[in-house]
Amino acid sequence: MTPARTVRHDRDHIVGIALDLLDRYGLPDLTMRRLAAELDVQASALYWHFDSKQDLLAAVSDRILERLPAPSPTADLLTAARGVRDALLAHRDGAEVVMSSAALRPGPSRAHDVIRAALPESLPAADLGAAAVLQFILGHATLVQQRMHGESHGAAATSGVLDEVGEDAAVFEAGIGLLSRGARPAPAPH
Amino acid sequence: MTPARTVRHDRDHIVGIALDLLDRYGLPDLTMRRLAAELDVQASALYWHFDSKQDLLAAVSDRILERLPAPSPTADLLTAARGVRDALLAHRDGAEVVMSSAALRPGPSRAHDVIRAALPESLPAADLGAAAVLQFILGHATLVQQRMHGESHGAAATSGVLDEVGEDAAVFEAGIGLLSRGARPAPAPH
DNA sequence: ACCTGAACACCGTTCAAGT
DNA sequence: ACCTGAACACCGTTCAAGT
Repeated sequence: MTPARTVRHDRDHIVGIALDLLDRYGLPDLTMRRLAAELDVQASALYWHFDSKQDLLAAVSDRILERLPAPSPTADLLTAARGVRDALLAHRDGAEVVMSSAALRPGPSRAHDVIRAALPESLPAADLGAAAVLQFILGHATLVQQRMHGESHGAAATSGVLDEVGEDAAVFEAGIGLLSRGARPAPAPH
Repeated sequence: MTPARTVRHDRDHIVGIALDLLDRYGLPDLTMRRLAAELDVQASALYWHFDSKQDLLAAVSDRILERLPAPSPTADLLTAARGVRDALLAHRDGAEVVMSSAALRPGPSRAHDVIRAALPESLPAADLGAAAVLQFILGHATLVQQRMHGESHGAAATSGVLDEVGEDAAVFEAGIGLLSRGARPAPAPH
């Protein structure tokens, strides 16, 4: 039986609270000082666990991406792409967090593999294609969440009668539709 | 002959200096206080010209997008897409600035029209398709510039021998390649 | 090993007051 | 019309010191 040493916080725990704060207040209000206050600790204490705020956000990004579906060669591209998008949209400002940390990470990520596995084997340079699909999803999700941000404090609703979320979904499906049509093997010339 | 009243600064002038600062120091260091110092003015003076930093950045975003090519129905998608991408990459952190301001702007933007005009007329729901292509370009350019940011202060170069810029360009061409193949009219069934 | 306290060098924004 | 000066309520980060 391990002695009940009061280890107050570890990285995993802090990342969880950070994700909570993110969902409740959004990225601009996820500050080291607020996070520390939520943990009943001084802001400087966080720097024992993380090198910097960037380091913390990278860990939050990894946590967000844990929701990713498993790579499956039987899934079609639309299904795989929705899985990645939904992981990003599951947390407030999730896309922006992942995007800003994705830069530091090098090459083949988990998300890349999910997309790549859903691309037809016949596709040449599938790695480039998968990277492109991923960039579309990240761009899309970031814009969607940025618009939410804007709506929440100020700006008028969009002109039309179309509800926002329906329009966003339609653009997403259109994009993945084009990409997967473009990735389809050319029909054998008669 | 108008009297030589010393109007020190107008919006256009300030936006120009802001863009200069952006190119020299990057978005995180484009602060109201630094911008004011560059103009030999107190930070509070900027709030006579702009409602907020967001307002200023929206104006900077518009200026960045002035480099956009004109919409042309004769241009192919790759050419049009490159034009948009190059406008974003022409200024440091340009994609991020445009992206964060794109949320507030409503529907049909200049960039949207450029892409839309390059899509085949036969394509159904071309507006959705154009929005999707735009989201790909924004996601791509943002990631490219974020990686530059990362490289400039710290992180190791990528694993391979491939130079970065070549790899980025290849992903871009692959993405636009898939999208334009997907947008091509289906061959008439024999 | 984990955290406090205090400090450093900053932020965006508001507002009365000046010219 | 355009700007100053001072203030308010914050930031991320460092570092000696505590336990």
